[in-house]
Amino acid sequence: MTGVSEPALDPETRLHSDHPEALRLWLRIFTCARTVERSVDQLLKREFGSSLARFDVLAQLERAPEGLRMGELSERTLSTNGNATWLVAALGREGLVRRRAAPEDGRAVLVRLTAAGRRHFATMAKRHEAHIVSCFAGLSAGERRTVHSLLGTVKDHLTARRKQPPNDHARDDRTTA
Amino acid sequence: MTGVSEPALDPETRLHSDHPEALRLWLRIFTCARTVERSVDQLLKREFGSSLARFDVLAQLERAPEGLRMGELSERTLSTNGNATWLVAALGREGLVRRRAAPEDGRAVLVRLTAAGRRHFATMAKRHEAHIVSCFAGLSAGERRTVHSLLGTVKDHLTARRKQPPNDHARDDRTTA
DNA sequence: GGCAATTGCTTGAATCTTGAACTACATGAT
DNA sequence: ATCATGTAGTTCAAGATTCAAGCAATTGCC
Repeated sequence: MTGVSEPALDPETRLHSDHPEALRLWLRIFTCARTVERSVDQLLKREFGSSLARFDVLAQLERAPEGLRMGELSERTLSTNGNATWLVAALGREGLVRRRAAPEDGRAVLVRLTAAGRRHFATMAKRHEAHIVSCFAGLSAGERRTVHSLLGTVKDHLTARRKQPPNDHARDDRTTA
Repeated sequence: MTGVSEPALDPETRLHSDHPEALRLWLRIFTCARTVERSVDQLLKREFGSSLARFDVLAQLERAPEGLRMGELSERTLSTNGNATWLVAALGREGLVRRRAAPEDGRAVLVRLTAAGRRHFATMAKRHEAHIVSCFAGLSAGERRTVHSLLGTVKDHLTARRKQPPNDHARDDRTTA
């Protein structure tokens, strides 16, 4: 007997549908993100001989006029230390970025945009923005805010999770171990 | 007291915030996607000596018991032809996947999971699912459905866009050209 | 049939990314 | 002061990814 409740609220159904739902959501986020990423990357390559990774570094530096340490930079670009070194070296060779020792810590390095870097970024950013706008033109402004806000919750959850990785699925998934 | 209307609804603000809004949304999607991607990739590397890219290939093949052509495969994994060749070669060396000529087209190659591949995938998939569930545990089931559905719209828009790339920003951005 | 254009895939070079080992500086306890 | 420990970045090798060029089978057209 299932009673008067709606199918979706049936406890058994919930247990079964709860998990695949998260999977489906992830798959969709993944698809959208990768599609846009690739189109942006191709755009930046085609029109500026650059790339999404480079653009991302420049964007982070643009927002930090005082410069960023390498560690901060790699954290904000969500990449590794080694990769940040590599990218900054490349951008440095192209004159878009300058490195100097941090005043208060001999180990640290401060990276800043050069004037040329700022100019180059501004050009790319304009094109980039137009592209992004067209990618998300399928949603209304309100819908965009909704997704933005809900993914904000996800982001916070992920950030909290990283600080203290709660063993992933420790409590109710012993059958896997 | 500013009255009943919210600041965000002011017309001038709207005009200005319309574009940056898409940018902010993109930035957030990008952040969430990359964070989850990296954590999944590390998980699969750490526990199975595999990677997200390999997992993705196996997942697509699992869904296609008849096998997939290389082209189909690279399309579904959102990667390039060359990369698909590379990945399938690696998975083939590990015995998880088998290649054979397509019956009706001598140029095409059909890729399928081997029994070992299916087993290996099942193990990883279990772990993977638990991980994903925990990543998105910050949202309620309803919220997950909302995001899933809205991003469905985005996905459709992107798919339509690809078929006939509408020049991106042709109408109102001549100043850039 | 035969030949040009197309299609499906592979190859190779260049680029990018990662993870782990390493250097150099900083800090704190003794 | 000295040493153990920790922290900021770099380096290097291996892996992954892209793009363009190439090859072989197929299709369409005459």
